[in-house]
Amino acid sequence: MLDPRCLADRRDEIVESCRRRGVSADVDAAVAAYQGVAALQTELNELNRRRNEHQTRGVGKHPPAEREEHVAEGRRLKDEVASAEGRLADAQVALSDSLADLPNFVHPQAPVGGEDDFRELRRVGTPRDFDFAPLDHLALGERLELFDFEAGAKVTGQKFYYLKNAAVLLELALQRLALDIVIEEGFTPFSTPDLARRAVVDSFAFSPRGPETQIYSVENTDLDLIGTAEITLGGIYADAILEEAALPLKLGGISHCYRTEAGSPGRESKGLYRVHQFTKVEMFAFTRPEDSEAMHDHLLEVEERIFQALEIPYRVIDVATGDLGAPAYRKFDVEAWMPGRGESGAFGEVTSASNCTDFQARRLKVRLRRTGSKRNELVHTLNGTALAVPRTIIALLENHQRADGSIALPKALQPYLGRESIEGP
RNA sequence: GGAGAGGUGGCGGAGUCCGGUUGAACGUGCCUGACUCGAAAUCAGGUGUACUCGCAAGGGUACCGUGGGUUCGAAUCCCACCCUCUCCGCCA
Repeated sequence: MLDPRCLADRRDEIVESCRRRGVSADVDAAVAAYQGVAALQTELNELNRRRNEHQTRGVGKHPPAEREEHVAEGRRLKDEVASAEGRLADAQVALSDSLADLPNFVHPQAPVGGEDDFRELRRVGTPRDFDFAPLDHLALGERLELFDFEAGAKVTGQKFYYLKNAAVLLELALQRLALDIVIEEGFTPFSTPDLARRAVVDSFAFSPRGPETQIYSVENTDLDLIGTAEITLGGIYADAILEEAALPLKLGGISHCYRTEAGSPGRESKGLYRVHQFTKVEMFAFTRPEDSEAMHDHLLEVEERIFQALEIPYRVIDVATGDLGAPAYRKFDVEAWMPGRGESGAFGEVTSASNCTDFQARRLKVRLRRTGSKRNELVHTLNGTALAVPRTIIALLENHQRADGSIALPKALQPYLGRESIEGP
């Protein structure tokens, strides 16, 4: 969330960032709500001060008559305090509702517009020129008996799947490859829980565009299945005060991700492209405010390094303001070339790196203690996908397929699989 | 899952039975100053977080696992929940 104290000062800036995002939010209502809270807080403080004053004189060593007087006054103030507390609580709810509608600021260089208005930063690798008609991952998977969507649907539901045969090993190999690179880049590896307390999930899942929940909840518990290890990694340091020397803090997490993905699978999201459960290696970083942009670039570099190792052509885009999540100040996506996507191949999102500045940190209460400074400040948080298994499998199969339907494995992956290609079951 | 014990400031650890001037004894760590050529030891002072008022200096309020309740007043009493430890059971 935004700093309620900066609302009035930065009002025009906030209005502008909402405009660029295409979000309608009542900034002035938030300003007013904050002022209401501050006024009530002051009022309550004063009442408490008076109450405390009477209390210290209503104690044993004072003469009984005087004592009675102060106790009586305290009794009277009790109602006033209760009333002020009630009004303050209401005002705080109003403020927090108002704040929930306000997304983060946007980076001045982020392209303004909707989903299609991204800026392409670069292309790496060249899509192959096939001398045969390339298949999509579903057809390849069928030939090689890699997936079972029917069993997934039967046992669990639509958009669930089984991996089979070489795909099982491939899933492990991809995770390990990504993990090894992430560790080499200085991230501390974690294997995280796949569930988290609702309260923790809520401190990440800010959706200013309505309660379109993406999250599965577990009945009769206060647990949700996580949509990303961002939650379980970032949550580790909730409420923490980090020493300046401890930053940047780089975490790498491996977890399953669960997303309800309401709506039926269309042509753009067939097969493994959009599924309810998948395995992902995630990166998360806490930095000093002045370091977050460099860290953002770093996360992107690691993501690119992984796709280069996999010899998959991709492009990097600077996501348009209208397509940023509420917490993101700026977001870079890596889109891999998928020969089986669309009519004759298309780019498909495989990773995403976001700089959330202090937006998440404020709710998570992750602060930074500067050496020598007495005032703590908020850290910046960033997250990036190292590797999401299903979409990577799509790109891998489709790009490295051979005329006979087998798959040539990139060199970097071969040691993890102990073979040079996937020939069949 | 069952039985028991417990969650207090950076750490250790009082206080909780018998509610009151306790943001919290004591110890330790840390910072500053004095002494010293320097260090140790010693002495003096300082040392949590958040909110709020204030240009500032500074003032005020809240916080003893979390959330409710009783009371003029709660770290202390009551209820619920979370977590940790020990023992038993169960399980990969």
